[in-house]
Amino acid sequence: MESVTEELRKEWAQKQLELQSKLILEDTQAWQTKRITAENDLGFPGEESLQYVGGVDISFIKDDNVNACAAFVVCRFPDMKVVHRDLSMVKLTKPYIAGFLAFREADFLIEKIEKLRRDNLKIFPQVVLVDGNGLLHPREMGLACHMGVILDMPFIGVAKNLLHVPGLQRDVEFKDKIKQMERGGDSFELVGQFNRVYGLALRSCDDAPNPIYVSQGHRISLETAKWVVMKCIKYRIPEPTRKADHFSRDFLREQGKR
DNA sequence: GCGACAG
DNA sequence: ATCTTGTCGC
Repeated sequence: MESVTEELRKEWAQKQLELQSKLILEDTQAWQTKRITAENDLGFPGEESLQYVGGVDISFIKDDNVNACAAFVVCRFPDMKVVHRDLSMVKLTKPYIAGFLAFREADFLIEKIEKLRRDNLKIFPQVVLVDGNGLLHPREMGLACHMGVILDMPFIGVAKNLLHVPGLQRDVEFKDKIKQMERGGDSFELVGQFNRVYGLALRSCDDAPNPIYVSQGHRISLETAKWVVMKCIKYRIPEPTRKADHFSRDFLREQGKR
């Protein structure tokens, strides 16, 4: 007898393979290739510069694996002021299986982003940060890639913990490299099987010794991804996802949950 | 066979 | 993801 989760793994892995053919791992937008921002390009039209960065996250209630709060926020770049927030309760019916986070969470978040694309293009983000991985994934199709491909726009994955990937072992030298990072902005490449660069371990700020793990989602180079993440850092976690996390937690508490 | 494994 | 208070330091 085959277990239910084993069935899902096969089906979902197939879907990931399908989406992977559409994955773009380079800069495709003007603001990326020219590093144009609202600060330095005042002569360019709005859509040519980086002005808004999105962040998504989902928070849960204790003792409840189904009811959760999905959050999507947009921060103005580079001051990180929140200009848009979309919070709502959702029911997560799919199980969490490491390596398949997207199938549990992506749909709810995609829906919110599409809604803003219809309602208010003026503040639609040029790139979205995700709580989780992009390329740094056993099949190179983490949540950030998954959402990026479906929406066909730039995405970046930012994880707080390292996901197990073939060829990437956390041995002494790995831990040593982490210890050697001293300043905010210090980083090293995560090289896995076949010398594949999956992403970066990044010490995001001076105070936080624990790194975050940055990887390409879609339509962005690793270098630009790091640049965007660092520009969004006030604390360990970049502001867009950090704010999404805060708002969704507050929402749950105000709903009498938690 | 056992352990590791984003949120 | 979530369970959880105080506490040390700037």
